[in-house]
Amino acid sequence: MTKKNTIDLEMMRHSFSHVMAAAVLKLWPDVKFAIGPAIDNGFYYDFDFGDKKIGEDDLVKIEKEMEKIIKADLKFERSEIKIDEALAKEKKSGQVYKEELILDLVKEGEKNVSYYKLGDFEDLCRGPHVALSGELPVGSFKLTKIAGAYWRGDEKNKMLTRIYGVAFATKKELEDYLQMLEEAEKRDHRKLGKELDLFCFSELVGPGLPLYTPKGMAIIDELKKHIEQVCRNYGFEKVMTPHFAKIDLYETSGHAKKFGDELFHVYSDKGHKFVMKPVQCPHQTQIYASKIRSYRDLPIRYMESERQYRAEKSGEVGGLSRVYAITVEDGHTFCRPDQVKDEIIGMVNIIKDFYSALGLWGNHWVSLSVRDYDHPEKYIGESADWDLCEKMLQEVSDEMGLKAKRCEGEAALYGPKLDFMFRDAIGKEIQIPTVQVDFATPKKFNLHYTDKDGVEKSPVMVHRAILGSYERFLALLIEHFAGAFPVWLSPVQVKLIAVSEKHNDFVQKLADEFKKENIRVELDISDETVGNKIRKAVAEKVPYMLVIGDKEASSDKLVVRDRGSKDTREINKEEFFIEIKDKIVKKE
RNA sequence: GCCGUCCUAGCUCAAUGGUAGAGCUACAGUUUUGUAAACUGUGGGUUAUCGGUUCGAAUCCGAUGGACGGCUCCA
Repeated sequence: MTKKNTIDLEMMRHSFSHVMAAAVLKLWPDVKFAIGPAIDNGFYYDFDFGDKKIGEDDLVKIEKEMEKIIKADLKFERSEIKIDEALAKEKKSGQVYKEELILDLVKEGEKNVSYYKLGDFEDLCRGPHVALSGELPVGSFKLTKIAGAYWRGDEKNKMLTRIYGVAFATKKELEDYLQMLEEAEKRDHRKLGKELDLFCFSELVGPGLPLYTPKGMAIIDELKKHIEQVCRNYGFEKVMTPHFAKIDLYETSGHAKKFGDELFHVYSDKGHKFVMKPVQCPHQTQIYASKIRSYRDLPIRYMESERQYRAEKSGEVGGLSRVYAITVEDGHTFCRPDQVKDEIIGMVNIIKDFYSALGLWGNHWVSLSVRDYDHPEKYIGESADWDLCEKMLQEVSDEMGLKAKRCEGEAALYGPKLDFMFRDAIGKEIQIPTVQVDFATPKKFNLHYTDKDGVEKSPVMVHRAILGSYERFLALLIEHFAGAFPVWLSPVQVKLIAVSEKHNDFVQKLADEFKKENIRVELDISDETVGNKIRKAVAEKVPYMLVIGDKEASSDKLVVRDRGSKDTREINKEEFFIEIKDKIVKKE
């Protein structure tokens, strides 16, 4: 798409939002208007309907009204007036949100503001808009949902009613988009998680607390083994820390303030105030602090995959992506300042190794997230350290060709970071891996090492997350692979299907042979037809399906049906073991 | 938390104010099967929960719980 088309599309979407506002005005003359911009794939407008309740049935009514306005081919008339006139005008008509917007513009030093008039609807708007409403393609937009949205995104403000729509240049593009949504729905990890029996929820256990089935755990275990192996190659060692701690720990680290009421409190009669850990890092500092460290000991690299707990707002839990307890794969290096750069490079290489195995490396981009320079109080640590960290991350980015883009205000509590973004199979953006440099935490915990010159110095902490949380990562993998996991991750790698009851014993024995080779095998010896069992195995997305009958019992040959294929192939048993094990090793 | 939508058997769904039903699953029997659904039968429900309206409620109303989408996009 050319740049011009993008602008046109945005303008068109913006114009749609005005047409919607005009339609809403016609249906509810007392409505108050807030803002109505173009967004990805469409537009929205925030309204204040007062006491009136708007439901999804009303969307159809509004759509019809919009079509009328488009067909009437009304002119978008632009006018410019003095800002104080505008203010008086909005005050008079009781449009309080517009009034507030104008007051802001006054502060910014604007002298004039522009209005766009469409029929009876006149709206404060920078524009631009299409010239005539008839230019908007009827049938290429659709109002999709009603949502509450706080005025200016602040929950202290009044909640407005936001109506979302999607809009495209042509009807075909709209249909394609809706179809894409359907495809995404088919891949939804909640749906597939249930269908493939990977995890479940229980009302009795509670929301945001997933329960993993043996199949779900098989995937998580494989991921864990893999990530730990990759990290071990770069010198990481496993540690384990408890699930809760005295709140003092997080008061020292600064996390108590940061998480506030998102902390889960633990009842205790021992006089201590305990909270469930919201992060791992402070615990690991205490392992470092448990003995005297020499400059020769550094770098020290710890990793653990443990639960951490955050009391998310109740409206924000859902599926596996937002849960109360997440299993975080977390790691930290404690090193000397002269080792930081090599550590960063090592961690970037871990990320590269891990995501290459999943076929995602190459389809990635990186941002260098730095602090919000206007609000240094949001962070811990000294300014000079921040500058140094930034410089190092920038150097690594340059030397490794990461082309990291600077993002102001996105830094962590304790330091700047490199964030890695990927695009999954259906184009959804995912951001998980991160490398963060931290001078502040070791100082807060008074960590030391004795340097060559005999002087005690603060180590630097480098944080890294590779797959983030297992929960979120599993959700992502389910959607990325649409449930058809590569062999190494498949909960069931081979399905053995008995032709008839008389083959059951042989199938059992064969299954044991697969198990001895560390291949995850499941057998189907139910009293069903072969066709029925194949159908079920296909639905389970098992990579290899083997029908076992007389032929197999009397030779070492196996007949394999590969996932995604309707054909079968013949292969020697030993060769088949080698083939599967080879795929597992190569992470295919 | 707030706004909107939703909750019927283990799963997918029907029944729109008048006797809660189907398919799959589970179980039992028959069948002994060679690559996408064998046949017959049996289970299975306080229609999420609690309360209200009504002669009568899965259906209408209210509360509670749970699920889903949204609450970042600045005239």
